[in-house]
Amino acid sequence: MKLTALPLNPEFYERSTEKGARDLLGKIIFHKYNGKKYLARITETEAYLGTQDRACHTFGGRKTERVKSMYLKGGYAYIYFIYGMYFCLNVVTRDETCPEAVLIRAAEPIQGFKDLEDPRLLAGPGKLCREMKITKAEDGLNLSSKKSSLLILDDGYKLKKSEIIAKPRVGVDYAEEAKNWPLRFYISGHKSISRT
DNA sequence: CTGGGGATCGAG
DNA sequence: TCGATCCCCAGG
Repeated sequence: MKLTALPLNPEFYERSTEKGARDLLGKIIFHKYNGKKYLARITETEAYLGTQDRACHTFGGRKTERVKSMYLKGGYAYIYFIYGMYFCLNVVTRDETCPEAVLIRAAEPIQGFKDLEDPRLLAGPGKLCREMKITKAEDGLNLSSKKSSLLILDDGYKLKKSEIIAKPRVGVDYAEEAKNWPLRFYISGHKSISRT
């Protein structure tokens, strides 16, 4: 990690969700909680394409209390509770009229964790939130504002296009035609990738 | 009001 | 393959 790591501009998020999902690989999640700082580099993401995507929480234009953060503009956090025990972190993309988002599925520990050498510590969206202390309390935060306790940073880390793999998303077998769309992206061969 | 299901995880 | 664990929401 370079010395300088800055929040991504709002423009980064206000565009194609698939491109956003690809370009978030290598970026850094920062969470300040209880005076401690947790940092991790994103290694796996999934794009969720809004009203036309059966796997997406806003499919068909659903606009319930749970998903209201997805109707914010790009660059805000959408966090939901699942299976009675886990939270999942998403980055909202595009604008208020297109409720799309990128699910952060895995990351590599950088700072603040009990075992920095364990590449499996953040290998999965539920584990990532559990270990980084991310809960519903962070839902709706602006990930571009230096005032937020939860941020996504760019330290200049670059990936080659050939290092990025695209595959169908995990856990969306119910999504009919959308279940095989190649919207899961991850860094080829990385030790922190969630299991398939 | 109700009940079925879920963008998960880890044990067996 | 299965259980833990509980919020969410569509349907009645």
